[in-house]
Amino acid sequence: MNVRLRHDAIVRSLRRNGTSTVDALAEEVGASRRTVLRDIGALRDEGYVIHSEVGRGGGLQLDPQSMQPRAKLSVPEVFALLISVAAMRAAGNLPFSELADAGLAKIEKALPSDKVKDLRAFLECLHIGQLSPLQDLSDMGKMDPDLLVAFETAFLGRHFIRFDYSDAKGRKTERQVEPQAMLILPPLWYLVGWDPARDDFRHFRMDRISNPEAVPTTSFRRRHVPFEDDVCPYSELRPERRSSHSW
Amino acid sequence: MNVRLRHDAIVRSLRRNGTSTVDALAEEVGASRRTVLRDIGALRDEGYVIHSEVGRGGGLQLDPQSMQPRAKLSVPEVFALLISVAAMRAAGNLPFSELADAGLAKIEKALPSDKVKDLRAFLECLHIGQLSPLQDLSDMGKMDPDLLVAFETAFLGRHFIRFDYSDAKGRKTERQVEPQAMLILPPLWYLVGWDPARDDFRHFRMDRISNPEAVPTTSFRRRHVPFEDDVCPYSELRPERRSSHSW
DNA sequence: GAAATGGTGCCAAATATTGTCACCATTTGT
DNA sequence: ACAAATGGTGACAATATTTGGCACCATTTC
Repeated sequence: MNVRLRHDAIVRSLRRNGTSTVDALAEEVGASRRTVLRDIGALRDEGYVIHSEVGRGGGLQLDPQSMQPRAKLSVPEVFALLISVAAMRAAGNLPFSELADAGLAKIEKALPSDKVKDLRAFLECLHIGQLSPLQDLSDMGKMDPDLLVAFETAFLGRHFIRFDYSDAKGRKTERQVEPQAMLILPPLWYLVGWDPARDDFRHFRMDRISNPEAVPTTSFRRRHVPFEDDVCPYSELRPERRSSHSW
Repeated sequence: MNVRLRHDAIVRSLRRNGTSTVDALAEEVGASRRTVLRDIGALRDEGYVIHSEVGRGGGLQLDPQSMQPRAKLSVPEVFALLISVAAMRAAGNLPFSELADAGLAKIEKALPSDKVKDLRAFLECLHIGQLSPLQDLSDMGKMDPDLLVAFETAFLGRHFIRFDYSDAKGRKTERQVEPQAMLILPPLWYLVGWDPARDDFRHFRMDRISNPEAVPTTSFRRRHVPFEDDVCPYSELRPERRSSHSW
């Protein structure tokens, strides 16, 4: 008998009978005592809560609550998780990131494939740089959620994005750019866009952008974003270029 | 690589790329052509509809409508995701963290309640500080997975943890401490422990710890860890104290 | 015809699972 | 106090499964 089938059989038996013993289960599923104990360990690792009491009258019991409904996440939620883990990865050699990847892999597997394509496309343009020094920590205003929505729409739909911008000296301009990438240098986020009017890349601190709006177009094209010192807002930080996405 | 993981990887790859070839998949998942073909057969048996065309320009294609299983994460995977998002949160005011929290809340709801308690307990002792400057970036050795396992065991089981330590000057000592917290100042991780022999807190760079081992005890007690300048390894960084866990 | 593709059968090698056995710890009934 | 019933662990050899390599076939496209 297969491992999976045996696990299923054990769970079903516990569900049916409410309680049982290792030896009884062993005979029921046609395996040895040791194997059943191993299986129970595996089931516990998977999250099943199996109470056990030793001694006469003891036995195993499956906690009914451990068979909760599985998580059903919305696409934006998955999206947010993906960004978190990608950022973790970029932030340095952090433990557990492989596990987190495995978890996300499962989540990704459960998503409709067209959404997955969207998410990946969006992440392709996320560049998470090396972490910033403490300067500017208090400078970051609250991120405008509308901007993110507008950017996501613009990026996925290959639209221009139009917004009002205040530069470091307080000068206000109106911009319309092809959104090419987002650059994250915590705690600051930048929009990297190609400005057709200036025929060049420009980067914009996202907290200085207001009234964002996606503008449908046909001429949008994806460009290679040169993350060189002249584009990077904090040239001294040498933001790491993420060349491959392992998950 | 496990069979299940490989199957997952294949499905994900097909979802992502839309189409692929046996050889490409074989290289991607690190298995032989034959194995991939067997896997594809197995997946078809499971109900996945995988179209295939032979000849130049042919390849495999996953029918998007064939299957949409829900995500079912293992407890360690959820654990890793939680840490990722907690780290994101601590790293600064990053967008999407609310969404990620919402997603995790759903995942948490789907977990058995005692596991949730474990996760929370572990996270209680995770202090993620402000991000470090670029110094020391290459200094971090590869994290020993055993150490994390030992620490998790010790923390959840309220055990001491014993290990060999080499300090900055290369002096080697053996330590036995009550694990009180983990301090993360990317890319460095620290174990903050109460040293009964010295009747004081000590912190240890986790890459300088070797031969970790959980030591059962009855006298362990949780203490309030003072994250003050004299404890924080990078006093200039003023690690942010996480006062509440919103998820 | 050559190259690229999916697909199958076979078998030895590599890997994973399983059973056996010897223990240990706890609880309960006599 | 003792025995029996229970869960649990470690080690190791036996067994089962998975995997890789190979030869080969069929179809399609250039």
